[in-house]
Amino acid sequence: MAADSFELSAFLPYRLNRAAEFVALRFAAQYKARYQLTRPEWRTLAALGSTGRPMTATEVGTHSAMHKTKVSRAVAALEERRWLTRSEDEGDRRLEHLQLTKAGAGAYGELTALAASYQAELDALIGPTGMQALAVGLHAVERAIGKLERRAARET
Amino acid sequence: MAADSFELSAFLPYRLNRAAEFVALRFAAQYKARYQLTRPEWRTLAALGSTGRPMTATEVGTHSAMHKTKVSRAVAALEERRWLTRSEDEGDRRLEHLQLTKAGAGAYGELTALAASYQAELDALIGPTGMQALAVGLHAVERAIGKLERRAARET
DNA sequence: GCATAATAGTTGCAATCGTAACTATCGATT
DNA sequence: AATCGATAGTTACGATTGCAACTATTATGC
Repeated sequence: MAADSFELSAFLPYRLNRAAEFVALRFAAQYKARYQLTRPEWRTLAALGSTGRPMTATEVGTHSAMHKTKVSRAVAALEERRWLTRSEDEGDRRLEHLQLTKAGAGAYGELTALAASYQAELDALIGPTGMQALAVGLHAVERAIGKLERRAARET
Repeated sequence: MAADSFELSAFLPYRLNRAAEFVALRFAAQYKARYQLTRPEWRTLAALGSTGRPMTATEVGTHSAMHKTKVSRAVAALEERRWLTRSEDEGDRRLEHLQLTKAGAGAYGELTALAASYQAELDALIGPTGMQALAVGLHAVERAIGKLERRAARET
């Protein structure tokens, strides 16, 4: 890419961001309207619901790629709503194990159904060929991110 | 995707967002460190620089997919820095044409070089096969977004 | 040609976010 | 066992954000 022919719309960070923003916002509109959930709250719920077993806040953050302050606030909100409970680890009292309540698990189930039908809608719009290519491409990006993270870790 | 096997990490909005966030943040770190530019400022600069001709704030917003208040604030900051000037449209006095100054164009050139070398770094990390797949996949997503936007426009 | 709607751009305000600092606890070193 | 560093989680604070309301101007409908 020559300097004088730079096109923002061909720049990978820009393209990825635009696609991600659009796709995420459309789904966010659904769970915000139905449950008044914020994005960090939905992600925390999804992290806890997908494994089914208790997790610590740090694990939630790793699993869902969120900053720990976001997780902390989302956990407080979900606890307030009685969708999850905390329990102290007996061996290490810094840790707290987060677990969905019945109500939380129920909400997770409903949101999961919403997510699945959204993904199906995207599948249909994008088409099998595009979807396949996207999966391969995203996988390559994820590998690249992994490399960079390990490189950064070594340099620390 | 059955409801009981939902995995956040396989959900398209999540995967796209994670990839986009990571890739964008690494580049943002570069122009923030060197120029103290915010992301909306860099995008506005890139929009104006890439075409070379004057644009209105609305055009900048469309071109770079930013909310108009973001554009408004970015334009004010870039004007303060004397990287762009505004001129009123004579036919329609609601419009203002934005144009880079010499200094703005110079900065754009340097940032463009940074962007190009970042893109090259990503190319190398992701590899030609992954990059090709990603391009095809993103293109399919962009078409899908276009469809949805047109559908939404019709329903208005 | 007057009223109403639409558009360009700005700004007040409340909510959200990340950084950095903080508390509390644990592990390692000596 | 006392100290120092690392880790889990929370919070105060400044910065950023988007919504909604606002001004100014132009287009439209009657």
